[in-house]
Amino acid sequence: MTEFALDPQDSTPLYTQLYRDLRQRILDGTYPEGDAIPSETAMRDLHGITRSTVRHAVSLLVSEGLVRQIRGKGTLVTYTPINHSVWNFGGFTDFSKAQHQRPVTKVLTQSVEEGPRGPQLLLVRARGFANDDAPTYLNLDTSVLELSRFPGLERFDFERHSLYQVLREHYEVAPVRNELKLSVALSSELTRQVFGEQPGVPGFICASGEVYDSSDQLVEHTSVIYSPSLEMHVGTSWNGAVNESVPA
Amino acid sequence: MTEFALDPQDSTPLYTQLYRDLRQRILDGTYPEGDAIPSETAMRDLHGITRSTVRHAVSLLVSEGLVRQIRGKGTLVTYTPINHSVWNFGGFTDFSKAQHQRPVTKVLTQSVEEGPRGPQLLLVRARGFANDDAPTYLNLDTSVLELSRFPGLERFDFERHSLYQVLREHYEVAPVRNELKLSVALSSELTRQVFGEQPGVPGFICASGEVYDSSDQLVEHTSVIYSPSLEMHVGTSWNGAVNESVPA
DNA sequence: TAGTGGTCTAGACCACCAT
DNA sequence: TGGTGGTCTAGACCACTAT
Repeated sequence: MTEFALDPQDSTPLYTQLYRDLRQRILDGTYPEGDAIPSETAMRDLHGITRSTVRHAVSLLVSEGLVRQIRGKGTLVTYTPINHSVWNFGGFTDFSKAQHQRPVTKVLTQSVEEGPRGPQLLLVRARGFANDDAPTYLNLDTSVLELSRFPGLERFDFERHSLYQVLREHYEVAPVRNELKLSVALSSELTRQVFGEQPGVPGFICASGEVYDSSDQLVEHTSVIYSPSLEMHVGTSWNGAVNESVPA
Repeated sequence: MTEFALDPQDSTPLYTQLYRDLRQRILDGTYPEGDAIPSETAMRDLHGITRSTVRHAVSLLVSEGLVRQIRGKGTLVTYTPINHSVWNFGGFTDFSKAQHQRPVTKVLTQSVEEGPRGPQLLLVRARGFANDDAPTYLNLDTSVLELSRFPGLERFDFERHSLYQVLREHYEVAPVRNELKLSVALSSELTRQVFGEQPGVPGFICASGEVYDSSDQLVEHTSVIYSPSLEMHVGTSWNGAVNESVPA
């Protein structure tokens, strides 16, 4: 049924390995929306691990909103296509896969400028889905990175490789945390160019802020403007404990 | 040091009891920002429970962004004041507490209208912080609820009691899940009335959608418009496993 | 009744940080 | 070196769902 096996020798935690496998199968349609993924006991026996470890892996899927656990029934794939993981713009490729779309990146600006702490890479990308005719762009992503920290970064082709992929593979830096601020951006020449004319739209939702790695070192300043055609859903589920309101 | 004790007889899970206690102490300043909460082993010994249970409680705080765990150092309070829990509008009171502000609710509309499935309660509230002079309103919250499901709901005073508090205490309904859509709302008579004139602001961020209870029954339709003076931060932290981008 | 997820125990070993 | 959080095992009992 599956050729997949966990590797206890791998430094990657077992729950992460299992999580990645399950996530992959959900995104590629092996476990379609509405269906149950294998039960916790089944995965425990299949992989020879504890149910605690299985539950840890599944809990990551739950917190991502990819599955829902229902006692007595099972763990059901409840993929809500455009959810708050959109904020995690690093995951645009995964997002595209789940939409069964091919991601397209167009680099609008890739230049080196002098910043307060030395030269910086200014990278402006339009990201969207491929179509038969012209691509549909869904967001407009502006990044600023210190070249003193990432020497040579300005030479990569960011239409072929994602920024985070390059950072991970060539600079061994993985973004771990972001602090974004939401605002409303006005229409501009750039938004008209990327999203087209949007009559009746007073502005665009914009998330801007900083991204940090596991050592709390600044990775990039970023600003993402979202297309109005991207229906952004913010799904929140909280257990009985979380976010109950208490009388004032 | 603490008079607090977990009650194993309570049907509330132990990890939820501990979570609530820790959360309370963080919000009221017992554990100030930057300080560490007690270590996992300390809480294990103090309450006579397993470290697994302690970790379960702490993991809820982590997913809320209230604390950050650093190996070798401890679990530090890293309260980021205005984070994505703003979306969980049910938690406005908690949010106010963390800001060391007193929450104020002004009911703008409370009326019964005929809806597609019978009479509905239409509730429009401005919510904000109390000041010495006039309150500062931070959001504009419109709710629609079916009166056939919540008979008598139209008689409550929602300036004194929160909607979710009433639902929980009088109808035994607890919201568990929401599905919100983000959009940009235009300035209107209502926003001018509540937020005042906002020159240069093209629109307001608006989250609208539905809220469900644990049985997936619809609780309310809701729409929340956020004041531009509310700096909305969306903090995301993902472990090495979550949201890594894969080459396209 | 059999199977599912929900909670909890009582350990173990490890990597990392402070001293 | 001692304490912290990170991972994992091997169970147990429960509540709920399907049949």
